[in-house]
Amino acid sequence: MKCRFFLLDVNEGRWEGKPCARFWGIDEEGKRILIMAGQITPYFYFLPAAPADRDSMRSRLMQDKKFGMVLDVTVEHRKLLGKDEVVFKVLCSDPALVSSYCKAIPKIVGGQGFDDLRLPVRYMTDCRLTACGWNECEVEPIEIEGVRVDGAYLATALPYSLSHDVPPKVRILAFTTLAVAEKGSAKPEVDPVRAIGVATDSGEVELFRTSADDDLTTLKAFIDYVEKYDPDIIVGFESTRLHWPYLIKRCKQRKEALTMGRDSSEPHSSVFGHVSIIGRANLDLSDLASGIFEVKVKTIENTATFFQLPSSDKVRTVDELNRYSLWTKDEERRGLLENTKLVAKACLVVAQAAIDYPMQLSAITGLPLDQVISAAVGFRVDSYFIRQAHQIGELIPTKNEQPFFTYQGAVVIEPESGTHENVAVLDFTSMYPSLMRKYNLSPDTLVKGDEKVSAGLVYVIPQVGHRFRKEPDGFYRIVLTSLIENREAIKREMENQTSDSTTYKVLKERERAVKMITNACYGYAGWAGARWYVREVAESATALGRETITKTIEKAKLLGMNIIYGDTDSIFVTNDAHKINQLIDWVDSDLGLEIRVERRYVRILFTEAMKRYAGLRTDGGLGFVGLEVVRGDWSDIAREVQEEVLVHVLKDQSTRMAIESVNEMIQRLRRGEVPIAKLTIRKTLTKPIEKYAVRAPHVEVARQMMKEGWDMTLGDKVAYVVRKGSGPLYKRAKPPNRVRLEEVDLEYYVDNQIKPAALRILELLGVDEGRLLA
DNA sequence: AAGGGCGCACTTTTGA
DNA sequence: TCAAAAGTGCGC
Repeated sequence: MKCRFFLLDVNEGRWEGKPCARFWGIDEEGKRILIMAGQITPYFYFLPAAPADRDSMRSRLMQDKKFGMVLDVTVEHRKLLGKDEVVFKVLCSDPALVSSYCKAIPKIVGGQGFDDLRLPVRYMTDCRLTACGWNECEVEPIEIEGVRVDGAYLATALPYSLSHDVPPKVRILAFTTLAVAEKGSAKPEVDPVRAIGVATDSGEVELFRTSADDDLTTLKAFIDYVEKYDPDIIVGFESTRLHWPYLIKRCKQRKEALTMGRDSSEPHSSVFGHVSIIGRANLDLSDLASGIFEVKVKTIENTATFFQLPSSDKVRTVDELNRYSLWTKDEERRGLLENTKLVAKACLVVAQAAIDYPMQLSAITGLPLDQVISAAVGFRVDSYFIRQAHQIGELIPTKNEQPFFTYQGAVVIEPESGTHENVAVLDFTSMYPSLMRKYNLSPDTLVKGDEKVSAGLVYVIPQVGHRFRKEPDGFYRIVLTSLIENREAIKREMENQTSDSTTYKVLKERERAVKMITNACYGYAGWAGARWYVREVAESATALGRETITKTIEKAKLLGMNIIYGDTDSIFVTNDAHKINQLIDWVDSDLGLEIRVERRYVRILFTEAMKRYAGLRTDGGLGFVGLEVVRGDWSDIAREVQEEVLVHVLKDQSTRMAIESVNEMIQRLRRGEVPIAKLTIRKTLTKPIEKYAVRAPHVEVARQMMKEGWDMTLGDKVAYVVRKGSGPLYKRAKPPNRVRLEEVDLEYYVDNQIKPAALRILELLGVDEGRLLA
């Protein structure tokens, strides 16, 4: 029989002693299914340094005791950077050894290993299966013990992909835990889980509470609930770092099996550091939030607010430092418990609002949903490249430690500071991808060293002098072309849909996903961790970019245009439709690229610095770029003052009102009317605390807190306020909730937060510090 | 463990 | 007192 299934998760397993892939999914009838596939024997490729014959290689490898798991060696034709090669396919009985053999054999025999893929990835690649998409397989039903699905099958042939199409209805469960300690962070070794909040997309919201410090029943209730609801997707906020580890340790303590998986297994940490639950997609929504730059402080309430979700105004992330004092008061304890439910609810609605995009990203890259969310951009591109390479018969390079070089980037044009009216912004569309495609920038077309190739056959890149063959199409060109054509096809498909249909929504997110991968290809080429790392490609892309924008500016000046500013692939000019059209035509005809009017400003204000400006758009909205108002490491009071100044300057065109608003804020601050929350400054710990060379305020605060038993780790945002006193800031910085307003050094906020932020703008209008309150 | 790139502004600490 | 270094977070 044939089984058509939506692929949710894939991992490794064994069937009758043989390694196999396990595909977890949902069939057309909505049944949750498992398919065991044992068709592919784990393998990798090996290209010997010198040509060798198969029989001698086969006997050599199979007789070597170190390689006891080698089953067979066969010969195949593959390509290495476009060049045909005869390679050995080394088949292994144990999938766990593919990676180590792939490295070890070339070391001993001489040569190079390729395609060190894990078995699930091997299947996804060889069969071109679509994660979060529909696939099909010839199967027969089987019985497997301990597996919680509606149907288990054995594949009798290789599975294959059908289409992306619209996902089926999935079951989502959101959860959060609450733990409290009298002193410091809650410790799973001693502090029980006080409550677990759960919300599901069927509308249920539950709170499992612990009484008398005995959380065993709470844990059991949660485990039961998950088993009964049988979610396809489990979400939480900071679940990877906080909630799962806590539950895992509590269960260990209480000797209770945290059987979350569809094979009754417990959560385990997997690639990209995420927590994996077999047969389901376990997602940490903070991974999603980390990709949304508008969300400055990554909390569930801020993320929910970003998605404009109703529950966002009630839910809050309770700071660990406050938790105990809330817990010990009856009234506030109720609030804390209520909030635990609200957090779960908010996680659920955020997941529902946001899930389409990661699903499509998963479908495009081939990474399972849980992995694609936690994987950094480079790994998403890596996955896409692997699939493309395999399709065209290319060998897949192994990841190895690469020496890494920096190179020159883009140009930024010094702005004409001050106010400008009626300004248009011209942007090149996908500048780097376009240039990479146009000049065939790729490792396989790169002419190495001083190899002689006649001038007509190569593109010579300005400034850096790298040469790339015009033909044949390089790997990067093939990949970029596939991405760009894919995107165009999606856009065409969208035209056939009404904009409120489910299909349209899915296509829109798919288009976003393709765009994201397209734009990441340049950065990927320059990333030392990439399988296809080629510094020359990235270096050439930026060199061509510099040439492109420079030439365009020269042409614009010839046309009599006034260049106000430019950065990388954009130029800001006076809005003169005729001249702009002339320039657009010239870019098309002479550079073979596309430039478009991306935005228009009624009024725009440039500081003397690059990358910092603000403007009133023709659509009535204000845009802030690079200024304090968009930076997460300034206090709210500084950001608010600057925003007010900008509103007065850009909208009301009143410098007087701007000055007054600043002075008013200074007075309010001095009168003690500004709450500490607005004086809080947050900075991220960007490295392990012991590696800091300097006593920065946030680092010192983190150190103090760690000493008192609070968990502080790399990536945490540390909040502090500055207290009165003398000496360096780092001695006066304290966590906000340890400080009373009377202790706060208000003058620090006047002199080092409000005034700099306000004067950054006001000074451009000829206002000096003397006009502000002393 | 840490998981595209480089260019730039700006604050605070450091060290002479 | 001053310049350099460290550190953060932005723009594209």
